[in-house]
Amino acid sequence: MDDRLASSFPHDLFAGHAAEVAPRLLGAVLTSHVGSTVRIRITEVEAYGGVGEDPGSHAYRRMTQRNATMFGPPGHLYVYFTYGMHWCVNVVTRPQGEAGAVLLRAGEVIEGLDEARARRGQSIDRDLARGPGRLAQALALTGDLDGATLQGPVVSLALSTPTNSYEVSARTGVSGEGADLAWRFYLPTERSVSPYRRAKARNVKAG
DNA sequence: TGATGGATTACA
DNA sequence: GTAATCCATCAA
Repeated sequence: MDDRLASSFPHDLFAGHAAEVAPRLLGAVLTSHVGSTVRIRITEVEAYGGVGEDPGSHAYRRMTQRNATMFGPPGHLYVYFTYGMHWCVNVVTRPQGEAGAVLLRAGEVIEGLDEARARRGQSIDRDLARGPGRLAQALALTGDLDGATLQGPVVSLALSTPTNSYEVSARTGVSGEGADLAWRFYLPTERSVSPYRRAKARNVKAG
């Protein structure tokens, strides 16, 4: 389908540098109709940049099969598999040809609580979508949805009124160069925000 | 072709 | 603290 048909959807709301778009996603509501409906309010995100810009990003070196959707268009999902067991969900923010995405790290379940509990197994409600792997599991989002639009019948993302009351920190899980970029954004009063863990120190070349 | 380690989570 | 458990990416 022609992109101009899709232009009636506000994909452009998600366009821009990942570090600019990321805080605008705080408070946004993400809905998944995969199976039963589950809805979350996003409370924590991280920005990831493009080629040569952000050593912590999958796109740092070049476009590959895995990271291709990070290269645009914006307003779509980038979903990848990690640690042999977890899916992580991102919002693509850059125009076609450049790379950038915002990792959805945590949210508060506001609809479909029973379904989310069932998917997550035994878990206190605060932890249902607390952490990127848990968030993906609560919403039943997997690699099938890599590249899917965020304005579609299956998954949709609705922005809320922007807030200034967010906090910023270094990114969780990012080691080496790029670890000092303060590209993690979160709502400080929310219990669903994941605990910050410093990344495991990377091997330093012996001198 | 083989080695490496990861944008994590759960459990001891 | 550490096991679990795939697989994309990279060096050779």
